[in-house]
Amino acid sequence: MPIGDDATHLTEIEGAILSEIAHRQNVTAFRVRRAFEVSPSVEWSGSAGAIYPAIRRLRTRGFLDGQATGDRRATVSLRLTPEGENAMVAWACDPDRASSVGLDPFRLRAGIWTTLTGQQRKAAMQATEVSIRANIAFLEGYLPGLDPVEAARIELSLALQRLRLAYLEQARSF
Amino acid sequence: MPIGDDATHLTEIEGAILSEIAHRQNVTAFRVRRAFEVSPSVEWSGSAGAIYPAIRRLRTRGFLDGQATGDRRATVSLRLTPEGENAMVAWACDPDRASSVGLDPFRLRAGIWTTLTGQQRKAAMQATEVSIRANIAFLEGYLPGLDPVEAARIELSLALQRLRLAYLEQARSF
DNA sequence: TTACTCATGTAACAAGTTACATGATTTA
DNA sequence: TAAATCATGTAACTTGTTACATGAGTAA
Repeated sequence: MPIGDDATHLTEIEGAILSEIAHRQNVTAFRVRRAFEVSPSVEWSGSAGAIYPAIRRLRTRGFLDGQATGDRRATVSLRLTPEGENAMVAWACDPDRASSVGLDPFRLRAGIWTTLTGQQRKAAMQATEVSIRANIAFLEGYLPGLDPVEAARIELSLALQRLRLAYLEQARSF
Repeated sequence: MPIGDDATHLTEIEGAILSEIAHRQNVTAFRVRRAFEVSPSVEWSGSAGAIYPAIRRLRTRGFLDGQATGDRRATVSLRLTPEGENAMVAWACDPDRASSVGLDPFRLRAGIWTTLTGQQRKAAMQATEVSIRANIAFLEGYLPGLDPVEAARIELSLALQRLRLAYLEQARSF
């Protein structure tokens, strides 16, 4: 899986964690979890079992620096080191990864729909359309007031959902 | 992770495996691997360590039926059982999963690009654009003569890449 | 004082990756 | 006959998931 098999290679979730910490203040592991949990554009669950080990890896590699805030619940405020900054930029600017088509549940299924009976296909496409429209309405309500990072992602999610609607409309005519 | 926590729940790769077997003849585990390896629209590596265990799970659950072809290399030809057919259709027609935005490396990074310096952002976007154009050319060349399942996926991949180009063009003007 | 939220973390499990092992069949 | 391809599979490793445990701070 490592593309550039070097010392700065980051997984997708590690890159996302670094960038989440980079563009905020007083970030704790817990806040990274919350951000992933509530984000409608990022598909990780924000599970503790993913975040805490990933942050431990990033600290071990010297990409993150943690400072105790002094309260009695052992809160650790995280910051990127210069090396972490470099690793994040390298990860974010890797054109091979940025241009890959990713994992798309709709795309995967759209192929399969062509093999179903007319009735099954029609039902699947109609139900999916309803669900997409609901998601669009949700995303549009979620958009106002967001920081630029999440706003860009939501804009792209909206564009993707509209693209899917156009595909469904076009496919309906066959 | 199981959404409908019932006995027919399939992971994404299990659904993709079932559908790959469903719409072809004389499919072996090896051919499923090859199909995943060469597909530019499906992001699994087609590793043996993923495919063989998944097929074993599907056979154990009664969704797949294997028939020895009789040659001396233990080739097993796979087919869906009626239960497997049902599970696949339920999986393919689940509107919640079909409408989810998936994992998109471009979307994840586009948010982060807004936090970079103008120079870094410009370089990242230009390099990504070059890479996307190359991928579009490849997909266009790959398209002719494909079966409808893969053709639909490639069409959607192309549409996604063009959407990204439009986003890059629009973002360039800021 | 009870409940909710903030905060860190582990344990058991699921599932994917690379790399390797083995052997049959086909093609150059 | 040598190399490539077809075919099945395991082993070690990585990483993500759910569920749980623990405790501090805050608001009803």
